[in-house]
Amino acid sequence: MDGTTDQRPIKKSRGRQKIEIKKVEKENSRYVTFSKRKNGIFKKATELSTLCGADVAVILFSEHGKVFSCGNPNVEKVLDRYLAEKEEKSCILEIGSNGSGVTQTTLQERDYKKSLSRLEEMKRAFTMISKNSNMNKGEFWWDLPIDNMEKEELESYRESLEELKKNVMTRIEGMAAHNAAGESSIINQFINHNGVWNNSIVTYDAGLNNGFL
Amino acid sequence: MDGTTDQRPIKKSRGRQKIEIKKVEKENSRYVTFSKRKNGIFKKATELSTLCGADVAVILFSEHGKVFSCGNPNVEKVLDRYLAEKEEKSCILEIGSNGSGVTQTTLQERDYKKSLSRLEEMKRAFTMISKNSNMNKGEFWWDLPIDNMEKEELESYRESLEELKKNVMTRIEGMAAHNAAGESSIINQFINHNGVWNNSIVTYDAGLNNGFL
DNA sequence: ATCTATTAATAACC
DNA sequence: TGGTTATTAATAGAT
Repeated sequence: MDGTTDQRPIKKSRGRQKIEIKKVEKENSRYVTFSKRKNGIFKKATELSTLCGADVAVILFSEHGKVFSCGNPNVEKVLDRYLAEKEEKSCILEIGSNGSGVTQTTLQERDYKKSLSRLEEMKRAFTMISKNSNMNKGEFWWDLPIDNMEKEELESYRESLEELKKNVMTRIEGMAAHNAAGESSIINQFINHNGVWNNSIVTYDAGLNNGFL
Repeated sequence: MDGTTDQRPIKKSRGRQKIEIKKVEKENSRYVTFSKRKNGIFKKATELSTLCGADVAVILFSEHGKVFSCGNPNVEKVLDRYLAEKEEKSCILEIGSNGSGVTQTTLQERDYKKSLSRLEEMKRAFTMISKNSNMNKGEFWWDLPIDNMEKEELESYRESLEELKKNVMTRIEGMAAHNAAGESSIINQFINHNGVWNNSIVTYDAGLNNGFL
């Protein structure tokens, strides 16, 4: 009962707290979380590889687009292997789908996909550019200086622009007052418009990893 | 002291035991470990993605070559993005090889330049898309259907185009007849104009994740 | 697949 | 960033 000798139950920290799995609101905490968990995952991946003789690759893009990766034997190898499997599979599927035979489409398809993904990059780039060049909202990349373009290029560029503007105008005029919802980005529209194809290997969300490993 | 009511300190299991991180000897345990840890990693990856708004991809090959993957938004997208970055990097390195000195730039500048270089990807993408959607030669992406664009978007789009066209026109008029040699791509002009920067892909084993995420 | 007893990872603080 | 601590989360071993 000695008031002076305080048995301090004062905790230095609340320790780990249970959190909800949703986007961390505080920007700073989010960065910290990303950094720490990134390391956690990389460690886990490496361990899994050693423990089980598995090949692994982990690729992470921070919200700002910075890329981090980790792999065993290394990312490239695993990726190539994955890509090879995928191609092989779609090849087989295609042969199976219509009995006509030759599979020539796979390569094209891949290039096409690649293009689409580049569009995504582009979108990000545009956003980034708008942010970092002192452009006002509503202005876009096509407002960027064109000083070094060659004359011919400029010409065909202009023509294309003109054509596009015409299209846009027509479209606006003919457009009913109802604005459908949905994605709003130009690029997204294109992508959505062109649909998706499915090329499943085994995926996590599929949830069914039955059978042999 | 009733012998029948045994206060059993008998443990049902030894619980989790500390293990050494080396290949699990017993084949069966190895499979179990793989399976459990695979799920663990996928869960972690998904969580990281949600918590931090990061894009993730995890690819695993079991020792028997069975592939498992998990990604957000999905493996393909992340992979393509990764590949695009890689390609971009090697491209930059090439350009940079004849550079004379150190490129000391601010982070913002770097991001900006990075964005600009992505424009090159864009052009390739557009070309590719034109090929794959049934467009005629000489038509460009800006001739693409704009059916699903929202009205407001179309409006600001049109305005931007108009503005750009004006720029282009002015430029053409003021342009001397001499066409300097050099790269011809619109995008390349930008890039050459803006020089080089260094865009390293950060890797786990590299160990140095300094700087921004 | 399930069930603990443990270890490992990590959220909150510094 | 890097550390510390109190907790929660993951999981080794056994059923």
